[in-house]
Amino acid sequence: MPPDSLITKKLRSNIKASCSSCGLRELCLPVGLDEQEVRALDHLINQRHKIRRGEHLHRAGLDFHSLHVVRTGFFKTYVLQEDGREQVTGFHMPGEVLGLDAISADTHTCNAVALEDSEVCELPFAKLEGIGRTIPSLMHHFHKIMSREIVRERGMLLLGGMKAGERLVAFLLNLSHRFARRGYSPLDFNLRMTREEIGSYLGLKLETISRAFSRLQEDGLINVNNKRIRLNDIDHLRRQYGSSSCE
Amino acid sequence: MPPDSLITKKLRSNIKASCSSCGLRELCLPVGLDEQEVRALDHLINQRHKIRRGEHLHRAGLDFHSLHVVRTGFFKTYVLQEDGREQVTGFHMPGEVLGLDAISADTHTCNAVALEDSEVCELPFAKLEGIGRTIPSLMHHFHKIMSREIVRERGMLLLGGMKAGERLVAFLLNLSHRFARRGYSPLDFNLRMTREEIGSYLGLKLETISRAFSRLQEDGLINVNNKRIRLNDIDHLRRQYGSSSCE
DNA sequence: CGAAATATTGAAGTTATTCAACTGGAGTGG
DNA sequence: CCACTCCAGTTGAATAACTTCAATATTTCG
Repeated sequence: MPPDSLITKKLRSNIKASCSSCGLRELCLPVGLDEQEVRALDHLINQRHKIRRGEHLHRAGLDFHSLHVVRTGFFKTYVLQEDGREQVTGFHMPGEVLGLDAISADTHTCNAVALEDSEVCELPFAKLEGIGRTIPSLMHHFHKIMSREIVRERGMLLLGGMKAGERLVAFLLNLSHRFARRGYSPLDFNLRMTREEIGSYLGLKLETISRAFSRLQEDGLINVNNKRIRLNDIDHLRRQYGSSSCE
Repeated sequence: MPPDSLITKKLRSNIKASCSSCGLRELCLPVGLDEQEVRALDHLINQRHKIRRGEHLHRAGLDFHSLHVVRTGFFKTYVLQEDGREQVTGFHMPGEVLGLDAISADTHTCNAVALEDSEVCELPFAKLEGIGRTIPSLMHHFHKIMSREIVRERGMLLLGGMKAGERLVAFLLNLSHRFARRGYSPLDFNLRMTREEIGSYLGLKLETISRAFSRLQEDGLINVNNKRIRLNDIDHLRRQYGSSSCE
């Protein structure tokens, strides 16, 4: 892990953000708001920050002040267990909000690290609650976002009864769906994370992930070339393995 | 499953609820509110409902209007998978809020059934958002509750790397902690759910749960007598197996 | 009391993990 | 440019863990 200790204090390249002109409007907080309301949101957003690959956005235990929305790039969240093992808790792409877990105790409960050069918009949480009071639709939408996060986490529970291959397919379908919503190909994409990180997230060992990939390729369902994945028969994948393709 | 279809429409024994005089004040929504604010909350809460053992509070797919706080009793939430398997998503005791997952799409995403005769307070969600606008501390506390739910669900992910016995211990420690907060013994309690429901929740088969119980008893760490559990050496349990004792 | 549901336990079978060897690519420095 | 190293990934064989099937015991509840 590179020495990037004080990133949270010394964030570089701070750009004034603007929701009004942001390409993520339809995926992000502003969904369903009218012009005037989006302008109010512009005042809320402090600034954008660039986070380079390998740098942390926040670490478990630090004070919580702001939520962050991924604008570009890709993040991993994880916690360190007592025994030192790293448990991955999620992967996050543009439009998704980071830090919702920290509201509960005003302290971050997980670490967030960029898996590629990324940009985030900072949302001071106190300010969000303030503006929310005057824009009910914004507050309501924020509640939906928090609720969606609860549903997302719950989705992981559903993997409980599945076998390794099924879990991996559910994971791939989930990624596929999220890429599609962002305008990328749902059939052909690059994994940003290692086999070990996938395994940690799914509760499997890296070797098991590797074998499951090989097996799916043998069966002709996908093509794997290192991090590059191609889904050859997405309908078959959907039918055969659960429906965890939802967001 | 008993025929109790229209429960949500025909809830029985509706009592006017009052937070001001409720024993759960320190566990529930009113935490940290002053007298006046709690009285405002009294207006928010529609009524209490009695739900008998085996009856459903809500079912997946139904429209969402109200959150419910467990006042007395014990609930299980679960989803039905395509293949008909029942996946348990949580167990809920007094002071805990049900329905947070439903905000996301104005539709319940899970079923909630009472595992013993229970009572819930109904919180119409639109009304909660309205009153929250005038009582910032209430709104803020509500956000903390949602966030806590996210952390709770995430906690389940941490079981990913654990073995059957460890998962079960984590589960028991979690129950123990929640009982303690409610004034019950953390060392000696009654399970309200079956081995199969525990297994479903933890991603294990009922036989595995049964064996894990037997093993823990052989080792002298707990006493099991059907649903009655006694933790003989809680420190040892805590040390040996993760720290999932948090709420 | 008797039927149905729940729980326990054993033995066999499956699946995932562990340990270990090996491959291939990215980056380094001579 | 090549040799070298490091890291990620793949694969095989042995082991451990969990599940499945099956038989039996116990509890719950009408």
